[in-house]
Parts: sequence; structure tokens; C-alpha cells
Amino acid sequence: MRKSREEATRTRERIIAAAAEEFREHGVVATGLADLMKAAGLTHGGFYKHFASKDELVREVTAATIDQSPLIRQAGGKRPGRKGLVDAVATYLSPEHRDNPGQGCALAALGPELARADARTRAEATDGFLKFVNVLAEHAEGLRPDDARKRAIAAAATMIGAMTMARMVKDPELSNTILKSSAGLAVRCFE
Amino acid sequence: MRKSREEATRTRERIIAAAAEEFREHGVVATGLADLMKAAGLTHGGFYKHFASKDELVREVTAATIDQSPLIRQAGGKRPGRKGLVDAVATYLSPEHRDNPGQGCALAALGPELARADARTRAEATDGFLKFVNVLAEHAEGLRPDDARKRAIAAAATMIGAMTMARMVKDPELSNTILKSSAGLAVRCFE
DNA sequence: TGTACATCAGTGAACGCGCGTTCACTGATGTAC
DNA sequence: TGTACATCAGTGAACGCGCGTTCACTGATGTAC
Repeated sequence: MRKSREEATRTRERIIAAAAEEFREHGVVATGLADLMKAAGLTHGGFYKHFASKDELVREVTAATIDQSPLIRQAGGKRPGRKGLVDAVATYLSPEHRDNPGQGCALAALGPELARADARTRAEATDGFLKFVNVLAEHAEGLRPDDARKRAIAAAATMIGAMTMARMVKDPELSNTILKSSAGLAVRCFE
Repeated sequence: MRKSREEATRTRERIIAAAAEEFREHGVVATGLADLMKAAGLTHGGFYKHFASKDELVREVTAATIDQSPLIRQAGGKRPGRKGLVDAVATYLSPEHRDNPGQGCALAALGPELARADARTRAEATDGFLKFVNVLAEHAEGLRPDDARKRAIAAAATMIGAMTMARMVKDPELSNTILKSSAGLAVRCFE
């Protein structure tokens, strides 16, 4: 039962979307292709009509998922400067983001797994990290560009580390403190 | 060939040490028990004479590995105050630590995997995070204790996030910049 | 202290299972005339 | 525009493999008298 080209393209995107969610929620290695294809509404045999291997899927998911980070999703059309920065950081370091890793930032959900991935996936992850950094740097006011970039890099590390730790920690109060205190630091970083 | 009690205890510790290294290097899910027992110099069948399950091992490794974080390993017997803080942060955010995840901080190497682990493992990870925070807070001078704690939490998030991103990123220059800029932020955090 | 027996650390084969991947097949879609 | 044929998206069974776990067995260690 061959499908039309547009439908095949849509299927491919559906697989990527399902994988993006499953990977961020359960981890890349822990997610099986059969589970993932079922989540996309297909049987597992069809996978290789769209991707040469699981590694190729991981690479495509990494590339596609960056734009779904809450920081980047809300970046377009928001106010610049300090107000915008505070908004962006608060959206990223929100309890909503923490409690929904499947829809959130891949760097926070998969950081160490991406660090162990193949060169091309790491290259995609690097691009994603730089995109993240640039969104932050654009909110910096009155700083030399390379200084803004350095500060944005440290702020990004803070935000990504905070999200990971806020999810890991068992005590909900401590988790909230991690988010709040780190948000404060990320904003202060540009002052 | 039964072994003496002391030898059995040593074997158990050898399994934990081997697992600690393998897990941090390749991830928990990606590490098989057979590989890990071979790394400990044993055959895989003997594993269940020491642990009830892989999950139990993960929990014990999490508890045992925290003290091997470069931050905590060098904490005893170092100078207090700002100098000690700068040293501690520099040791943690060093290229040596980045390039040797198998001997490094479990929070940076396994953060998201620990976040998905069972309740008891997450409790161990939480204790480990608080130990990390306390080491930093002890270096804070002239701050109210709860303020020092909040700042230490944000500094910890920065350091852990920075180590993860420094390992993930492909560009070595960017990786070094992440370490340096984040170290600066972690120290400034207490001023 | 010496002897007889129970314990149990470690071995290596085997268990069922799910993994990533392959393949023969189906039938609707796309193409050529 | 209609017809004949090639293509190929998706199915579902099957591949070998390594996973976590179990088990019968060995023989040195520990224990009881």
C-alpha cells in the first residue's frame, strides 16, 4: 500500500516528532524503535524506509528538537533587553518545563547522551547550544559582543544544569529553589 | 570456590568501582552487566551473589560515586574563603575533569539518567547534590547561611551544566570557553 | 586442636525477551506512452 | 485521457545478538562438636 509523497513526508516527520518526545522523556538508549514507531502509529518494519539507522534518527531528532526548547520557541517576537531576558529565563526555568521533559529542551534532557553520540550528532548539538547562547546574548545590552557571548555561554550552562538538577532532585522544595536561584544568577550574569 | 568474607567484601567493592567508571563513561542503560563484571575481573554469573538487581547496583554506585567528584575529593584540608573557592571551581571545571568522565562527577556524567531513576536512587543523587552545594557554601564569606546556600545551589547548577556542555560540544575552543566563562560566573556568584 | 559438615563466592551454561535490522510481500501511487 | 507497468511506503514475520536474570555445580571457607 504505497503512500503519496506528501503523505510519506508527513510520516517521516511524525516519526521524528514521536522520537523527539520519547528520547527526551526516557533517554535515547532506553527507547526502542518498536515503541517509537508505535507512538508514531506505525509498525516497526517501516522504519528503514525513512532512516538508514537509529543513529541517523538521533541526529535528525537532535537537529529538529533544538527549536522546541522553551527558550528558543518564545524567542521570536518578544521584547528585547532586560525585560525580555527575564521572561526568557523564567519560561525556561519554569516548573512547567521541568515537569514536561518530553516537550522541553533536548540539551537538558539528553546532555550526557549527546556528549557520547557520534560526531555528526554532536555537531548538531553544538549548533543547538550556540543557538541557545545567541538567544541569550541578543538580550544583553551595553556589552561588547564577545563579552555578551561569554556571559551568555555561562548563563546557558547555568540554565541547562539547573533544569537537569531540578528534575533529578527528589525534594520538590529544593527543586523549586534550584529553578529560582539559578534564574536569578542567569539574569544577574548580564549585569 | 568459596572466598573468605574479607575477599567477598573486596569483590563487592571492586564491582561497584568498575560500575562507577563504566556508568559515568558510557551511561547506565548502555552498560551491560557482563561488560561490567569483566571489567571487575569476574564472570557475569556471580553478580547476583552481591546485588539483588542492576537497579540496586545503580543505587549503590550513585551513593558511592559522589565523593569522587573532583569538587568533593579536594574539599578536605583546603583553604577556606575565596581562594579555596577559586581552587575548587577551577579543579572541577578543568580540562582534565572534562576529558575523564569515568573518574569524575556523576551528576555531570549521568544527570538526566539519574533524574529518570527509581525513587531511592534519586534520593541518593539528591544527597550527593546537597553535599556538592555544601562544599561550595562553606567557602562563602560574610553571607547569611541561607543566602550562601541559595548562591551555592546556583553555582552548582552552573558547574554541572558547564561540564556537561563542555563535553557535548564538538569545537574544542568553545568547550574551553564554556569552562572558563562558567568558572568565572560560579566564583562571581558569591560576591 | 582435629574432624565432619554446612555454607556460599564464583563459574559457566542456559532462560526468555526485546533490541536493531532485514526481507518477502501488498497494493496504492507515480510514470511512460 | 486511458492504459500498462514500475515504484515504493508500509506490514508483519524473521534474523542474530546481547540483555538481565536464574541455576546446577565446584570447592574453599566457616562452624559445630
